[in-house]
Amino acid sequence: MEDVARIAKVSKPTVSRVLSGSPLVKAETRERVLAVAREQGYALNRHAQKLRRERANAIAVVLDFRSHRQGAIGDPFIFELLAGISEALSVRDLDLLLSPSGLDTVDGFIDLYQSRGADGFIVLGQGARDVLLQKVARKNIPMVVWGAVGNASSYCAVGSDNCLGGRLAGEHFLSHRRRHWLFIGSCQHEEIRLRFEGLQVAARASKDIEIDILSIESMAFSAVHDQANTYLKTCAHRPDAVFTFSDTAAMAVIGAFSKEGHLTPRDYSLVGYNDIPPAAHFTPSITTIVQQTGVAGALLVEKLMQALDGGRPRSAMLSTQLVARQT
Amino acid sequence: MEDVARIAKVSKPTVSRVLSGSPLVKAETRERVLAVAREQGYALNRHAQKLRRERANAIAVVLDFRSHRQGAIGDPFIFELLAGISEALSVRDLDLLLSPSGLDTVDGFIDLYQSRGADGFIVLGQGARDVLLQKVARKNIPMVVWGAVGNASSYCAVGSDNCLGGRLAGEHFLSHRRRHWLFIGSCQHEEIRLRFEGLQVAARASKDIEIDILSIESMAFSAVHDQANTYLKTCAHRPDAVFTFSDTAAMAVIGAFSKEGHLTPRDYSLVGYNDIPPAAHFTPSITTIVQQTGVAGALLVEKLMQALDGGRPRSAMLSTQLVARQT
DNA sequence: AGTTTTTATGAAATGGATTTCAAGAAAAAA
DNA sequence: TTTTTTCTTGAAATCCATTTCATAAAAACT
Repeated sequence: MEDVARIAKVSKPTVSRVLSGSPLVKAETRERVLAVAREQGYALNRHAQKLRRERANAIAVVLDFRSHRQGAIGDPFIFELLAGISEALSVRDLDLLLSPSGLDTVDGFIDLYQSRGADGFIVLGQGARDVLLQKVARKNIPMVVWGAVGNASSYCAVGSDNCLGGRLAGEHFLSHRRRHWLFIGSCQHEEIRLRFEGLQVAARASKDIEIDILSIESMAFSAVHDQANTYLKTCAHRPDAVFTFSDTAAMAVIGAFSKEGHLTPRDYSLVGYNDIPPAAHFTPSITTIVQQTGVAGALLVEKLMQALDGGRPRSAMLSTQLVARQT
Repeated sequence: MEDVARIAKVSKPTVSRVLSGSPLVKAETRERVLAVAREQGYALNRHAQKLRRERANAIAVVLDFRSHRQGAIGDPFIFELLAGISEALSVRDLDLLLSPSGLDTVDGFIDLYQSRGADGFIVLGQGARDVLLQKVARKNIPMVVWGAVGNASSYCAVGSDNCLGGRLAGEHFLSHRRRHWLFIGSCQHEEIRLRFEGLQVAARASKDIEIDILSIESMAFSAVHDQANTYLKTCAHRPDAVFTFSDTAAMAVIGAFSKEGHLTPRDYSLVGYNDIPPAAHFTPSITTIVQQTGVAGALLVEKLMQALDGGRPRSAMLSTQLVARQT
């Protein structure tokens, strides 16, 4: 920077001001400095800048790859979310640090934050980490979480209205006069537990509904397939309605059940989640719950910005809708 | 850091040495410093460190979200790749900067590199950006690219043997005595063009093969579905073999063709790409080409490390296999 | 013309860790 | 016991941009 200053016949501070777009510099000087900087191929050192400004200008996005690989919870949904976040951060000129290591303990968060590695955190899916996140939030670290929107959460959560999603599925079953419902998914995940809860709420509208639950540890396609198959072979009552945690899981169920001659929509109604593109064209096509993919990422970033400004953003719940496909 | 030094009754350099694990410090001193640092809740400033060390300790991963949303080229494949890269970088204690803005010009790359924002780049899918990447490579910026492994590429590329993938598909068709082949995908993408090339190579084994190509601009599910449907309605010869750029696209084709009564495997053989989990359980199940998901990310990172050490890593091609499912 | 206000610029201090170089202490060799 | 070698440690220089504070120059006002 000194070189640029010398060649342009100004001082370092002036160059700095020009480069950070300060309005305090005369237009003529600005042009000159800019020209010199360009021809000298000068790029300022980001770390010196971050050091001095005491800001990282970066947000860490925490994503548990393991639980999202092989079409787990979110199908391509998490990817869409990531795209939205990336876009929203880009606009604000913030860097996106993807899943830095060490964030499986509170100290990991504290360290990254204090060492100015990141100004804030966006956690995608609280999964089984809720306790950890509660602790992090108590340390006053700017953070927003995508996932279940709890009632008394100490951190700001943004997520779909999973309970509504469950209720919609239940109402769909009711309207088809289904009585033996099966829910497939792991209640370890709060988001999924809420969907189950919603399903139960809907069931209360009628007295003779039975709900069974098939708890799946792994979200992998083959695990769902195999467990669903085993379930059907050993259950007392074959279900006439199935609600799965994802469309991909729904596909697994279709495959697993059809092997036993249990067919949708003839023998049972099926509702998936996420409305992934093939859901509409699968044979048979899959009724599903859509989340508001588009706005999610932007909303997360917006809330985080509020937290960065010292505010305490409110949690937010995005609505969901049912897309009925089976007749 | 000064505080820690004072309390532990040592000097700043000693603290620095302890924290960066230097072996020059007496064990006893090390313990004392570590204890003080911990109890004081001290975390060193990463930017000061990066400034002094003149390294970012970060890798930028460039990903064109737009072309990968809605189940484009890679289905979940890109996600797997990302997971692998994240893992491999974590092990080496490098940060992952996801799709920083401004990387659509050579100057963007140069700026990020020179300003020490990133020590190197991993570009996922060269898409239509090949020219840009060639230019970047010429600037001696450490970079590896996932995508088509060209013959005379000036940069290090790692990718599947797409040509082999195409050949395998073709051989599958030959063994099923199919004569009217249809390739679906955009040759704008080098990777996909190579698959088409491989298909043509296989076709030469027999004299009476006709290959048609349906070039799709958008990789979106609905676009593929609609164009495939239109194609079938207007084509002179109905194809008896279809090779698509992804399994998701294959599903779209199944849907689009079945509406016109054109069914697989009865009327045509179908080969997709990537072997996504539902492919095996789709009805009908989909024959597909598998890429070596597991090693891809690690290999990319390894190559980049070589480049960072001043080497010129060789491009590498990963093998692919055909998973036959339809009878 | 003289004074006040505004605008543009620079000198020096600052943010925090690392590295070189030199020196003191301890251990080994003579 | 003296000399040489090996370990530990610290002072000072360095990485580079930003910000405060002060001054010089220009413009605006009596």
